[in-house]
Amino acid sequence: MPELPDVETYRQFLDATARRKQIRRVRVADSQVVDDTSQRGLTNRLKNRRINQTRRHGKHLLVKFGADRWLAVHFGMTGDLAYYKDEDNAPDYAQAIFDLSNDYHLAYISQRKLGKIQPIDNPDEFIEQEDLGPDALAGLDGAEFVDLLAGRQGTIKSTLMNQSLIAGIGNVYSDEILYRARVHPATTVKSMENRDLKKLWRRLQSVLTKTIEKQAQPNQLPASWLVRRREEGASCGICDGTIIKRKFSGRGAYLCDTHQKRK
DNA sequence: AGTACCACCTGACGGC
DNA sequence: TGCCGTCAGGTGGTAC
Repeated sequence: MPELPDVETYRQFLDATARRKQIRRVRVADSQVVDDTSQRGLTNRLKNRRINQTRRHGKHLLVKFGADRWLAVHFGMTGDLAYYKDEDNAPDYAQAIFDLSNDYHLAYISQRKLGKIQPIDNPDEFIEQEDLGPDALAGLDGAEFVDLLAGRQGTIKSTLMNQSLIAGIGNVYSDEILYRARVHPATTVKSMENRDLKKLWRRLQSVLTKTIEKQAQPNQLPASWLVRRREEGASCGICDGTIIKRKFSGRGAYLCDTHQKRK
């Protein structure tokens, strides 16, 4: 799940629930999801500090505790957050639990343990160290996007998913953007005209923005969207074509066999 | 610079 | 019912 719109939704959820609350202690169920420190290290670092601020860059959630302590949270393929009071309501796969001063708990969920939490000193330095490109939604404008892609070698789908180029787009939303822009995923970037890239940019913005508006719930998005019909053999929501599945750079891609022709 | 493939984990699903 | 292969919305390493 967790691509940019999902992580933005988690950020808003965290702001609406645990923000301003004080940390009492942190419990870590599986140390594998915590980098560079331990349960005790996290508790020492965060105890009695308030969750003061949240940021998002691409698929990373950055959380500020007290005046200057930050955690970088990444969700991998199966991450989520939960906020609850009663231990009976603790979610499955809660790998780290932040006990709060109001007797509630904020859980970091990671079923497949492919995500991680790590303490960082400074968000901007972290983004730099991780070699993340500008945030796909807030980090650049259309002209900068066109410049960024100019001269690129690869295919458009893998380019959109390249986090060091632009941060936040994953497999599902790259498919959605290309489907709505009528571009075949294996189209080479260099074969695209500037106006094609500008159009793609507008689609990219509208897909991400509308998905966030619906709190990244696919069933709330228009029925014509690919995310509502990611299934081989489904009817296309845009033309009279059929949805097919292909593999590009190792990832399963869904596309319409009719309005996304390879050029 | 790009791409393909594997690994990291766990669970769901289809076929037999 | 149970076993097995395959696949899943992310990322990092390695080899080409």
